[in-house]
Amino acid sequence: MTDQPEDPGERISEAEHAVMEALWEASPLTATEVSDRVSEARGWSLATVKTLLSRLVAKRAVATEPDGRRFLYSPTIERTDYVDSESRRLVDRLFGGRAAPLVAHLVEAEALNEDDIAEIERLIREFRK
Amino acid sequence: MTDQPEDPGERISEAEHAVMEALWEASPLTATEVSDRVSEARGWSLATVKTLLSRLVAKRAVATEPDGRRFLYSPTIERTDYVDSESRRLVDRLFGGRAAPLVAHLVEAEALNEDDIAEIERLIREFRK
DNA sequence: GCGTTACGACTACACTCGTAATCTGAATTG
DNA sequence: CAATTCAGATTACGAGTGTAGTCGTAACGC
Repeated sequence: MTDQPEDPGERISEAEHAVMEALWEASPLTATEVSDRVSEARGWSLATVKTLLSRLVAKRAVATEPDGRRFLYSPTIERTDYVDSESRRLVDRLFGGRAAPLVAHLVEAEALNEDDIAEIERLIREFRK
Repeated sequence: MTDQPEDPGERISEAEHAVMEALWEASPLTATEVSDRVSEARGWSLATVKTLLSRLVAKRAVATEPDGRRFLYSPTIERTDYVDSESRRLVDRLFGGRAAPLVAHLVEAEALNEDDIAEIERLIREFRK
């Protein structure tokens, strides 16, 4: 079959990820709108954001839809999937692929407070159901 | 005070990290020993490992100690600290700095199986004590 | 209609990374 | 002592990244 849909695409860099976050928060957006939303925090020029958008389009992580003389940009991948793959990478790299040691580490590093732990217990109970 | 000790140093790249793992497992090691331990899995030449070692020394993540005509290499940072900072980076970037959502994500993505969850509960109980 | 904008496309450029090869000097071997 | 060898230092080099600037063209304001 003539492919055309899907396409995992290469990895998304950190700067590109910031752009993705803007698009996951709201889309479609124009380049200027994306810029308005990310330049603020990152101190980027519009040109920089445009470059990042093109690279994301090249990586097929973002799709464009023409809107008159300009483009509307939308993510083609779900944030959940991205988060999942990034989390997995970390777990693979640092914890031998096992997620439990990561949680153990977070507990030991006191990255989790009482509320977090209570929340986790709740999630586990929920999951068990 | 004339500094000179410590120095967090720049970020460690992924290839460099593989070298760090070898040194965390055993140190001090010579360049050849490190190479023997990592080249296997990565398919790197000794030259590559030497380059990575120099870069790690430049970043002050690894220290050298002369041993005759050669050097013995040892990590200057603890694996725990590295794991901690990498985990934090992920949590900051993807979960707004809160670790609980990461665990929630792992549970939902079914990255955790029953054993993992049991283990986490054990850790939590342990932590509570 | 014509100058001014607004946009995407193309170009730029220094720096990091992955992956080595080569150079240089010292040590070891005959 | 000369030849070989081994180790670190230096150099290489293409791909990817961060961070823009410039070009060309189509639309919009007057």
